[in-house]
Amino acid sequence: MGRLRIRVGGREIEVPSGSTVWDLIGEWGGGSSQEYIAARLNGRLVGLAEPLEEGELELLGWEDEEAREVYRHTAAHVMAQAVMELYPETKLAIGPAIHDGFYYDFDIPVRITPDDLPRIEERMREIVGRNTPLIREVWSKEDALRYFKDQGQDYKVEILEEMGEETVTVYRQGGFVDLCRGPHLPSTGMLKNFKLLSLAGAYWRGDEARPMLQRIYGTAFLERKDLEDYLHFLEEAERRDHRRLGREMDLFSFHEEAGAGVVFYHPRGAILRGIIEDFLKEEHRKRGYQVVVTPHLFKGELWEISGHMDYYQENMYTFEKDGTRYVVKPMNCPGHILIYKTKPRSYREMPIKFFELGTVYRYERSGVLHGLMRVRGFTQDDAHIFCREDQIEEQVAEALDFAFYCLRTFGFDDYEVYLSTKPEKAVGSEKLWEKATAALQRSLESMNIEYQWDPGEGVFYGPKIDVKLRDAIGRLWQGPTIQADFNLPERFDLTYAGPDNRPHRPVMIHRVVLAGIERFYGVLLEHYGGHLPFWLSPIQVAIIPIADRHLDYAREVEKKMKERGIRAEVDEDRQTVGMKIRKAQIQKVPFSVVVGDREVESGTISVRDRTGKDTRGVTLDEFMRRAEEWIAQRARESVWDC
RNA sequence: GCCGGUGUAGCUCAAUGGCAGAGCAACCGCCUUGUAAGCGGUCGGUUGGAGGUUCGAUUCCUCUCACCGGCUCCA
Repeated sequence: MGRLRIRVGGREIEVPSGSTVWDLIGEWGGGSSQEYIAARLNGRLVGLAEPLEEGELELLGWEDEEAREVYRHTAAHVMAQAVMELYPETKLAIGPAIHDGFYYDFDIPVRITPDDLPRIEERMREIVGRNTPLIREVWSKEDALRYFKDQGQDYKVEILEEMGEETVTVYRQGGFVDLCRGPHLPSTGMLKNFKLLSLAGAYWRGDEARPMLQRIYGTAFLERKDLEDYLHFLEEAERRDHRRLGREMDLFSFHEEAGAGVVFYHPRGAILRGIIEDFLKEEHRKRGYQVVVTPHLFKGELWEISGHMDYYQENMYTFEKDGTRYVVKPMNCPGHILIYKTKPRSYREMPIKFFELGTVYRYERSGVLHGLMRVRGFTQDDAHIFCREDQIEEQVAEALDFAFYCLRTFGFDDYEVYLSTKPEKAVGSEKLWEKATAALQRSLESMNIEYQWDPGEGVFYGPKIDVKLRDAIGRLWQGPTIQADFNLPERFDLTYAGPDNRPHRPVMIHRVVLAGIERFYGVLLEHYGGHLPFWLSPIQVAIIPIADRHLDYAREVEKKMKERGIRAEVDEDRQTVGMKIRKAQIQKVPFSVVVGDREVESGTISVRDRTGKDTRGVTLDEFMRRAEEWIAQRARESVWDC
């Protein structure tokens, strides 16, 4: 038997040929086999039980994303085996690892309920206890087809039929055999900490014309603590749920009588919304945008010209009156185009930037609605920049820069950027699309922004840049989008006079920053878990008199604060101080200001911030001075730290 | 829209075919209070809506509306 030379961890090791990765770990002694999940052998991801070949080996532990996927993929297989054992009639679809867990789609003749999950989990533990090896086997496609047909595994057969390869790999663990590219953990016993989380329906291949399968979601971790942390994260996300905060903080509501997907902002909720809107208008004006207002209802004709009737109809609310078709606007662009067209435009005035807090209505299928995050009626901070072709790059870059400024102001520092290309249903020639896409790409590159391609995800009239923002607990949300559009200007025959005094075609840049105000509002609430920065808090100060005799003083403090633009409110309830503090705390009011005999006498206030820190004898002027500072600076933190 | 689940007082939840309940909130009163729940009392419901089965339905069935978790889609 020959020997293989393997470079690993900066050393070169010789092992007998036929050795597996596992064998090498024992020989190498550079760490215990417990730490490793998978390996990369000459760049290829392999399982630990796979045979070595000469070359470069990298051992992968939990910190490696692909290794985590291997681990969770094995968890999916173990779950599939458990389900097969419990429900032998089950047909298996697919079961991949996902971002922080795994799922498997099953066609089970009986209906699974959440009560069944513990039983399945129990069986999984049993399978783990058996410590069955997962054995990789290479089969000919024919053999595989015969086997899975024989087993009645229709979905596997369908997958096989679509595969081009002559040979396929299957993984065998005891009596359970699954078509799978792998790799996997060497044995079920290596799977340690897992939990089944939820149950959902999912179409086979995501196609609603195909059968609905039962999907089970779960997660798995190497370390118990990581699993616990993850479960805590889920609880944390639930605590931050904007729907719950909206109710507790008395910000907004939904009403069955009014219909799904439309939001009612309560007085306090409207204050926050107003602050966001004022901020946007002010910042847009600063940057040369002109604020416009357009109606909610246009005749169908306009949407014929824009192409919406052909490409966006399923999302539009339309109706007929006196024989005329009307559309409740799903987008603001046609309105801004009409304003553009009201007079001859010159190259000298380019770019022309119209901004509108435009409320639009889009039909969304009932099942997708979700609190403020996905609604049917929402307001966009929408702008259309009409410019010359040579200005696109600079205008897109400027818009991006503006967008990042706004996001940072609201407390978001982490982003992911995507460039989306032409979708299947689209207006305009290939050439225009290429031109527009290239312009967006140049802007990103000129700003040194890292981005990823998102093929086919553009809007019907143009490619787009999407910015996704990461919140305080690491989740990504849709944020700004910028679209370059050569198509609508053509459809509406937009022109401007060039230096040659001849008509030229402008380009339109569609762009939103916070995008849907409703969604952003929800994201903002979840990002801060309701503990909004001072400048955004609907009520900034709860003034709490200790006894009735302090009411006059409390009202005086309130009046002075209000005069300085601080949103303060006296809590006049005949309740204990503890109770009133508790109320303010639940409503996430940044400061509770307590006034009693001591304060009345010395003309001071007692200040309690949201962390619970209590400072007595603060002068009103000092407090207001700092409050004004937090507002002016749009500070993220406001703790009383002296 | 589809799959699964849920819908009982303002909120959180009991009651599973036999008189619809509790805590908190609200209201009234007492207490005049020092940093996350003071005490007592009162009010509150066509059990989301419509229809059906039944002597009798919150409970079982059908339809419908809304919500929750997904699929799909999207700002």
